[in-house]
Amino acid sequence: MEFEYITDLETAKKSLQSFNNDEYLFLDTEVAVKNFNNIDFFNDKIRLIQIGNYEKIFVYDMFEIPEFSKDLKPILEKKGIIGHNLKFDIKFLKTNFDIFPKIVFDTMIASQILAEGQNERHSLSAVSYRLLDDKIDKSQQKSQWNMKELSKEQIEYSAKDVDVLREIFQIQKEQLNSIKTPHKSTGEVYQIFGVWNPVAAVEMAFLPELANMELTGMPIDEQLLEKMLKEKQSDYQRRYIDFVRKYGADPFSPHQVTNWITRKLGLKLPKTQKGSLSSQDSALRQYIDRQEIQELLTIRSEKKIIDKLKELKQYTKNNRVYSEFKQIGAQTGRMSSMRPNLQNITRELRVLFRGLGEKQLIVADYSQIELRIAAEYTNDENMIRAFQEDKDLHKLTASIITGKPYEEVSKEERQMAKAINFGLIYGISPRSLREYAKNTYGVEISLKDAQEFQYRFFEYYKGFKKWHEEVKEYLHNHQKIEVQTLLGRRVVAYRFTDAVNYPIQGTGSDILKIAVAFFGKKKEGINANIVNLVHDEIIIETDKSDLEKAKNLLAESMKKAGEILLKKVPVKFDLSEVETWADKA
DNA sequence: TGCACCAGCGCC
DNA sequence: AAACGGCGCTGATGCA
Repeated sequence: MEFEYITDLETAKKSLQSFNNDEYLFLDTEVAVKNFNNIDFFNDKIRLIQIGNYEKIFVYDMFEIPEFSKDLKPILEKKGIIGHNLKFDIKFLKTNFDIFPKIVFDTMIASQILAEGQNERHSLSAVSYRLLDDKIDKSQQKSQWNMKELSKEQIEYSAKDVDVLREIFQIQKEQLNSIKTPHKSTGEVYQIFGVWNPVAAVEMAFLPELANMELTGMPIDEQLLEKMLKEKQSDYQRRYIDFVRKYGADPFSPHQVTNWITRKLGLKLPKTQKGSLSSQDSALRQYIDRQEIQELLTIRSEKKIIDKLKELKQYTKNNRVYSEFKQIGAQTGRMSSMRPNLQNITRELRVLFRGLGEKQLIVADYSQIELRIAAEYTNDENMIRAFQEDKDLHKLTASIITGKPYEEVSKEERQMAKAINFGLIYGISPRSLREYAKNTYGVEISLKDAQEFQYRFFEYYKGFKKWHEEVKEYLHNHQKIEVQTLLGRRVVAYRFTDAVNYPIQGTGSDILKIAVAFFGKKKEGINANIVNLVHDEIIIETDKSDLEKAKNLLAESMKKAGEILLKKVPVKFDLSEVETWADKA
C-alpha cells in the first residue's frame, strides 16, 4: 500500500491534481475524540483526513494545515465520496470545516443492504474480513489522535482504512448490481458510482439528510422540561414511598409484586404487567378497580414519564436535543433512534417540542400507509378499489364479515374489523384473533366465529388469500423465504408472520426514506430542516418566512415518494403547521 | 463489580 | 387506530 502523509499546505494543494479525473474518491477521517462514550460532534476535532483514488492515498494532517479545508471543500462537495459509516465523517466535516458531501456511497450501509436482514457485523474490520479475508488492525482506532507527533502506526492505520475501501467497494458494487430488483435506478448513485440497485440509491441519497437532521437537533423547550421534571418527581417520590410503606412491596420488582398479590388477593399471576393486571379476561378482572392495583399502575407510568424526561434532559443543550439514528436499525429497513430515543415520545410529552424563536414546526404523517401498501403488494382487487373510492376500509371489512350492508355496520363491528384488517398483515391466527378481540374490546367470540370471520375475509380479499397461501406453501417446502419490498429491499424470513410482515413494514420505510431524500435534494434556498422521523411521520422546523414553501415541498415530497411505489392505491397524508408536536390533528 | 439477560412499557 | 411485527431505555435478577 502506498500513501503519503502531508503536513504542509503547498504539498497538499499540489496533491489534489492527482484527483482531477476522478468521479469519486475514497475518504476517511480520524477524530481526536475526548470521550468515546460521549462523542462530541461540535467540539471534538478532526486530526486526519485521508483521501484516495485507485492509485494514490494522501493523509492530510488537519492540525498542521487547517486552512487546506478551503481547497478540499469544493472537491468533497462536488465529487462522489465513498466511505464507511459516512454519517460520522460528514457530521465532523460539517462542524469542523463547513464541508458537506452530498453524493455518497457508504460501504457500511451497502453491507447492511446486502446482509438481507441476517445478523452480521458491519464494522469496517468485520466487512473487510468477510469480503477480502483481510484482517485489519483496529488497535489504533481509539488511540490518542491529538498528540503533536503521530506515530508511524497511526498514520499507516489511517491510510489502510482507505486502502481496503477500494476493494470492498468493487465487490459490493458487483453484488448490488447482480441483485434482481423491480426497477433499476438511473440517478446520481448510478451516474457517479455505477450502482443501479434502487435500495442503495435511496439509502445513499437519504444518508446526508440524516446527518443534517442529527446535527440540527430536535428543538425542545428546556424550561418546560425542567419544570415538568420537578413537578413529576416530587409527586412520584411521595407516591412511591407511600406504596412501599403501605404494602411492603416494590412495584418494580416482579417477584415482590407477585408475592404481594398472592398474599393480598389469593391468586397467582404469571406476570405482573399492565395487561395481566387489568386484563378483561383474567381472573383478576374483579380486582382491577381495587385501589392497590390502580396505585401500582399509576406509579409505574409516572416513573416511565420521569425516566423519559431525564433521558431527554441528558442530551439537551441550548434548547435542542441531539439524538443518534441508526439508518438501518431494523431488518425491515426501518430506522431506530437512541441516546435519546426520539421515536417513543408519548403524546403527553410532545408538548415539549416546539419551534424556537422565528421557527415553526410542521408535522406530517402518512395515513393508513401499511394497509395501502398491503393492498398494492398483494394486488387485492377489492381492497384496491376500496382505497380508490376512499371508502372506510374497516367498515367495509365489517360488512363483509357480518353480511350486513355497509351503512348499517355498528361501532362495535367496525372495531372488530379494525383488529382483523390490522391483524391480517401479520398473519394472525383465529386463536389469536379471538384472544385479541376479548382482551381489547371485551368482545367474546368463539373460536368457530373467529375461523368464520377469517374465512369470509379471505373469500372477499382474494389477493390476500393467495399471497398467504403462496408464502405458507413456500415456507413449508424451503424453511425460509426471501421476501422483497416494493423498492427491492430483500429480507430473509423464517417464520410466516415475519414473511408477511417484513415486506409491508419495509416498503413503509422505503417510502419515508424516498420522501426525505427528495425533500433534501429540493430544499435549497428554503430555510427548513427535518428534525425527527418516526417511521411514517416527518417533522420539520422551518423559518416562519419560508413556511408555505416548506409545506409545499414536504407535501410534494411525500406524495411523489408514495406514488413511486404505490401505482394503484392513492397515497394520503396529514400535514399541518403546529405550535408543538402535541398539536397534531 | 461488571456483564448478560429479561420484564415492563413507550412509539409506529 | 393497533401489535401476533419492529425498535430502545430502565432497573431487577442472576451469574461470574
